[in-house]
Amino acid sequence: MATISKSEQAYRLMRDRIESGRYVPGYRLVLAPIAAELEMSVVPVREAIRRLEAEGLVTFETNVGAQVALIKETEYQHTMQTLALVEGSATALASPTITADQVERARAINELMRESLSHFDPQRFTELNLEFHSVLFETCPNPHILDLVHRGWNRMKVLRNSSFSFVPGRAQESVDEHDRILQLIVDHAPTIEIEIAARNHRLGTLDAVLAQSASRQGEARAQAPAA
Amino acid sequence: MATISKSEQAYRLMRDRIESGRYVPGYRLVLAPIAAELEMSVVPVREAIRRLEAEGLVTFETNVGAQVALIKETEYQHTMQTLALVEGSATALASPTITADQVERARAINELMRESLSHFDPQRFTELNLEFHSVLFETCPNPHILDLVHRGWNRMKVLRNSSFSFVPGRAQESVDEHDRILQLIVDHAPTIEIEIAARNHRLGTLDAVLAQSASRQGEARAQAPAA
DNA sequence: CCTTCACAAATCGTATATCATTTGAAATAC
DNA sequence: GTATTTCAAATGATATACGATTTGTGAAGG
Repeated sequence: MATISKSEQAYRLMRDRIESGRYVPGYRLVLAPIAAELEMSVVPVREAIRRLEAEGLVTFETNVGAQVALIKETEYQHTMQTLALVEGSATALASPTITADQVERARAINELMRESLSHFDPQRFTELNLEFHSVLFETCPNPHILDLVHRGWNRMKVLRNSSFSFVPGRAQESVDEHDRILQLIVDHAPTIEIEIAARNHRLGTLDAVLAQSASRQGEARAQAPAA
Repeated sequence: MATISKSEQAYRLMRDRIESGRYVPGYRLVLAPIAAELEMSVVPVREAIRRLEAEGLVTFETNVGAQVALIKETEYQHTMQTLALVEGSATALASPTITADQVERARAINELMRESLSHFDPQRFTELNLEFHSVLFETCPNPHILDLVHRGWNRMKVLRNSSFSFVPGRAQESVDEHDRILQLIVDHAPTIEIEIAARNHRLGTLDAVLAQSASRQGEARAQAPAA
């Protein structure tokens, strides 16, 4: 009887709301109302908040409380940079284990992405993008690095809601780069080459976003780089 | 009046004991006795345990409890690999900001390490090693990556107690490699070169430990790679 | 009008108490 | 003798209660 503990329920609820943007950065997580809404005492809620804190989704101050982590202008950049690092490594470490089957799946996903370029849906494109890369990094034999990749992607979910604006021109490039990365894997290129290609792929997206953000400078100066 | 919360006290106590090896891997962290020892209720202890869980120091099972995380044979390898990745990147990202002063400090520390090679004290050598690298990566402008480096070093503290055996021959090499990394920084070499040098430096230590471990195979087969 | 102090409301921090679950051991059946 | 069931002890999970800290507000003083 796989009962979900209350602390777990509270954790999921708050995490979902943060990731969906319903709890915006700066929103104060007050124990009592949340506990009341979930019909539980404050104790499990408190525990859940500490978990969110450990993951960096919320900040916490003794005797004051928790709030959804604020996003500094540089947050998007740092997160993407970190994701580029760990995802590049994960992709490279996984590459020797990638089977023809997996390559085929990745190709299929990338074709869907290519097709979707005409009737463009950023949301859907991003989903497929994660799927594509997941095929390439999920078999990474180092669980620590793999975990860091997952955390990075989760953090991106939050940032996208508050700061990420899609750069249309980048999508086409992105799909093409996917093909190149796949080719390197098929060719059993040196792992360092695969790592750098996967890394630069993501850094390329970062650069595109930063460039777009720079060109928009002055217009509605929000706290996020590409608001 | 900077009061330390009880939850924080409990956290520090348990973390210190895990890192010092007093709580060995597999040790069960039972709430009541720990709370009694610290003269507090179980609530703060519980919270502290969840923090340790989030950091990977303890594992947790609902309705069963927590125990100090078990160390699989591959744990040392994966942790070092991850540390090589993030420390290499942090060192490279920090390198443009390194001043002549910092280079001088690093050189001084490395000289102490070189001197200590004669009357060899592994404990002291490891401390100096952290100091040396800290000078090189602490100014990394990406706080996420820097945080990962700190976590990696902390994790190493635990692993060293249970699994790390010093490889004497490696120390000399290590000190020499430090000089080479410093030279690359002084020369303003391409950051990718610095990154790879710093990464390979750590991977070199990993290889040395694994090699020693392999040569000892069969002798007291412990759960750790270099027990 | 500004500053400072005192007080009250909001909220967090922790203790105590109770309920729920797991686990192992004893008893029973086969 | 082994397998199954039952039950009790250990322990975790959560609720409730209360004390502690912070923070805002308004009054008093300058």
